[in-house]
Amino acid sequence: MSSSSLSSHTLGATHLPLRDVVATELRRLILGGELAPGERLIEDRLAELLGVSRNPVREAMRVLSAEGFIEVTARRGAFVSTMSAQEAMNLFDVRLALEPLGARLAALSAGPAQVAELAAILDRARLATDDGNLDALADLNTDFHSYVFEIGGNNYLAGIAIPMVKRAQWLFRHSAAARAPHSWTEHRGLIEAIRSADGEFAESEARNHVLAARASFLRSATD
Amino acid sequence: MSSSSLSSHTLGATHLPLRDVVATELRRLILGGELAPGERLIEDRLAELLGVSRNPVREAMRVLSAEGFIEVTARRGAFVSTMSAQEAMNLFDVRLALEPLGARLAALSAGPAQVAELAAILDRARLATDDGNLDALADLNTDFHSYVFEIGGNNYLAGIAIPMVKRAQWLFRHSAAARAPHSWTEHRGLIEAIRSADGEFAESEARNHVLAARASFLRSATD
DNA sequence: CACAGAAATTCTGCATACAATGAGCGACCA
DNA sequence: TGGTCGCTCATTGTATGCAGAATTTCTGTG
Repeated sequence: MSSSSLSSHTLGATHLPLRDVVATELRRLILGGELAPGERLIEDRLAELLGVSRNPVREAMRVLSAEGFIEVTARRGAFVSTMSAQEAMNLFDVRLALEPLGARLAALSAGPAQVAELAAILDRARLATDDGNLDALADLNTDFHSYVFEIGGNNYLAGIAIPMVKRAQWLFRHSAAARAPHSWTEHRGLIEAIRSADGEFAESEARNHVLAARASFLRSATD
Repeated sequence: MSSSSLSSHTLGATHLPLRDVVATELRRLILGGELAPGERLIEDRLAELLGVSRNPVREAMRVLSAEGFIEVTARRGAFVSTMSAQEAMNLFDVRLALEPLGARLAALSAGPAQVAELAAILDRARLATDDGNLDALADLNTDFHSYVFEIGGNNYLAGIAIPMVKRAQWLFRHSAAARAPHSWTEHRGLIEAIRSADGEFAESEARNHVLAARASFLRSATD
């Protein structure tokens, strides 16, 4: 076992089961819009598309369903989730509850390395903004928020919140991309709060950030 | 289609796929303690135990994993989740964020029928308390909190919060059952707040309820 | 007796096969 | 002509089989 510890911890750990690869790929296809909201997902087709059998696809679909990306009706198939304005507001309500908590926890436990990583994401976002690369920007936005939750150290929260952030990215991509530049100045404020280990401040920065995103969504939705 | 609306909504809807039956049963076994924390879950054994093939079991396991009831390591099997004191505190942090939100939403949208249902659960809980039936009491506690989230009408929140409530029930059963009677007087206050459609009040009642539960857990954990 | 290494066993991962349900379409009858 | 019945096909649900990884047990050696 001694000699295998290296190979099993590097190679073994990186060899993901197909179900996970499929789940990641399906998320990407949905977030990227290649699978449109409301679109029917047929197991055979997805399996063939990805070059796997139906079983990994089915298992991935259970996960995606639990995360809210798809909706499954017994014996009637699976569909990419749609998000009505009402459901978007529902999502914002949950974000308003969880993002301030995540920010506070991050502020209380972030070290210099974590703060630096957040700042690095911010820098990459500036580059993407200059390039007008909205897809990369959306991914970076997700990375930023996900990482805040990871820093916080509450794994249960992170498990819930990271899929939530991805759902929000989907919304961001479909309706509020125009807000991108403004959003990143708010991120800067959140990093400052986390750096200074000020839980209250981080909480209110996160709250204001989500409120601003919601307001932006409401404007774009009512236009 | 006119005549089928009745039959399809009753018969068809109640014919659950095996994966759902299995998932429900596994949750019950875990919550009831028949599958102990840390216990290895072997697909073959579960399949034989439940009289199904491995496939529905595997799909149910993906769901349970997403809900946090089990932990799966690639090619190394699945285990019933353990909950360290730290993880319990993590759970309480999330409950503190979500339960007040759920209570507020419930207060804003509950009708008389919903309030009556909550009161009915409370009555059943009194009977269970008198009988000293702790298992029934734990189930009723879960029903109560789940129903509050359902009343609120935010399906995304409910989808996250109801598994969370079940996780808390697990904790309740294993460490804080003694608190049961006290807990129900707090529920009464929450019902009042919901009945009077007072969102702020409901929020603070829910918050105090979770805080009291956490305090009780801390006492029992440090004893 | 401790321990390294190999064989055997157990279990998971994935694919394939079969059964059953549901959707779509055309024929037939009122 | 409109509607319903029955057939056909597409798709999901469930089971089984097999390959490979992980774990355990056995065996020989120091």
